[in-house]
Amino acid sequence: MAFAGSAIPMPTHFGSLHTAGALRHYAQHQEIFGEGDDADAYFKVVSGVVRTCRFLSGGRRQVDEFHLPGDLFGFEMGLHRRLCAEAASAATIIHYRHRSIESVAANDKAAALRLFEHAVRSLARAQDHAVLLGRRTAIEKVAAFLIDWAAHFSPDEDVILAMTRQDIADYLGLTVETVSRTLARMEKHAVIELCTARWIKLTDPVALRDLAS
Amino acid sequence: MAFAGSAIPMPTHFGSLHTAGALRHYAQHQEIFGEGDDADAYFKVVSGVVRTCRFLSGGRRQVDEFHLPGDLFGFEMGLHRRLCAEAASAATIIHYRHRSIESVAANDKAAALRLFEHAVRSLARAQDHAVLLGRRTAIEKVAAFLIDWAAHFSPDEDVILAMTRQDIADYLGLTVETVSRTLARMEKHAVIELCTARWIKLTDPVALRDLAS
DNA sequence: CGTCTCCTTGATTGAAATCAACTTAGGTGG
DNA sequence: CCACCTAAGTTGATTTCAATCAAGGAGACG
Repeated sequence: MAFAGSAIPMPTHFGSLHTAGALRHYAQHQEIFGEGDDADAYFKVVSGVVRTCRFLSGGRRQVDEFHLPGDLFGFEMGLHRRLCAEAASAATIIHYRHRSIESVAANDKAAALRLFEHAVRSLARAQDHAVLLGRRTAIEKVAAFLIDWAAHFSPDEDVILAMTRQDIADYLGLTVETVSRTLARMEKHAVIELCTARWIKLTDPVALRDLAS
Repeated sequence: MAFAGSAIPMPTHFGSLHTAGALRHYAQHQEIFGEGDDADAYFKVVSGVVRTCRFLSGGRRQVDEFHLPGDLFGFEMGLHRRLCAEAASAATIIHYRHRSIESVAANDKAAALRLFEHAVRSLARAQDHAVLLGRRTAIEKVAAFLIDWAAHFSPDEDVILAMTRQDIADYLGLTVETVSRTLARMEKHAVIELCTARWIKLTDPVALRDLAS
């Protein structure tokens, strides 16, 4: 909670109405905030991966999004959290406490515009996600996910998955088994190579893109 | 296209940077704008229902949202449309031309805040939609849709569907047949009554809510 | 009255879920 | 360092829910 003597993380993005950030570390699977919690902070991923998600009856889970180092998350228009956030891997996160998003937007024009852009980008992603979930087959979903994730790596680099098969499944509206089988099928067709479970070579990116339809 | 001599529709919502609205009528299934079109206007539904949606290979379609009288739609952050819009029923719509959303937001504080709120509400809806599509069964989807739609009617009133089974199916990520069968199943269990295909009585709203899980 | 489009219902198929072992890979502590 | 333990991942057999294929029925409209 207290500021470290060394680097004090200041948010460069929304330059108003918050205290300096507090750095915290989370173990894998640890909850950052839960559905219904008070929304009095936003967050920035420093290292690791965070998932935001929702739970349904019967232990069903829908992962909304994965947040990577540099990403901001946890904005909420209302007073309460509509999603929960958990560390998908061990993660370091900066907490920026604030009053309300409205007050930030009202007082700082530049911050308001950034917030708006953030909301619009999130909306676009959520709509794309809905198409994926509603109208695509298992192989199209997995291919689309791999392409998306691979975008975080340079084209020649291999792809390292930072999340479990369960996380991928819950993001794509599938089961772990189906994700596993689909990846195996892609490997058999020489589209990818599974060096280890988390280390993937995109042997044939063009074919992969075709699979995503 | 030209202004009628009588009532000129002025937008009360985003009070800047557009000409007065032009009223237009659309036949059922008529396109209002298509994916990739220039985004130089936003719209308000006066009567009828509009669907915004996206198309995939193989004729697959995902309906993003239904827009009812009073609803605004067609905001776009970028220069181009990411979704298309079509009249789900015969519809009357006001067109408000504008330069860019950014210019609106930059010049008018109140309009910017409204736009932001609109984006955030849309985001919340899109995220809820993703959960529905990813992790719910056919009966849960249909029940959730009916509850949502019924909210536009007073509790004692019967529900009139303004869209086809195909529209509902494409909104829920199902087929027409599954929607039809699921409604039939609900009727057999005395949860709803299908007076006609489009006229539904919610016989047991509590049971319906349970079905939506 | 005939011809659309929309909707329903039945039969069958099929893709993904479920159930069930089994394997692999990390991580920890002796 | 290695042996054990657990979480994560794979693979196979089977089931199930929804899709597909197919045929009719019900309205709306010229």
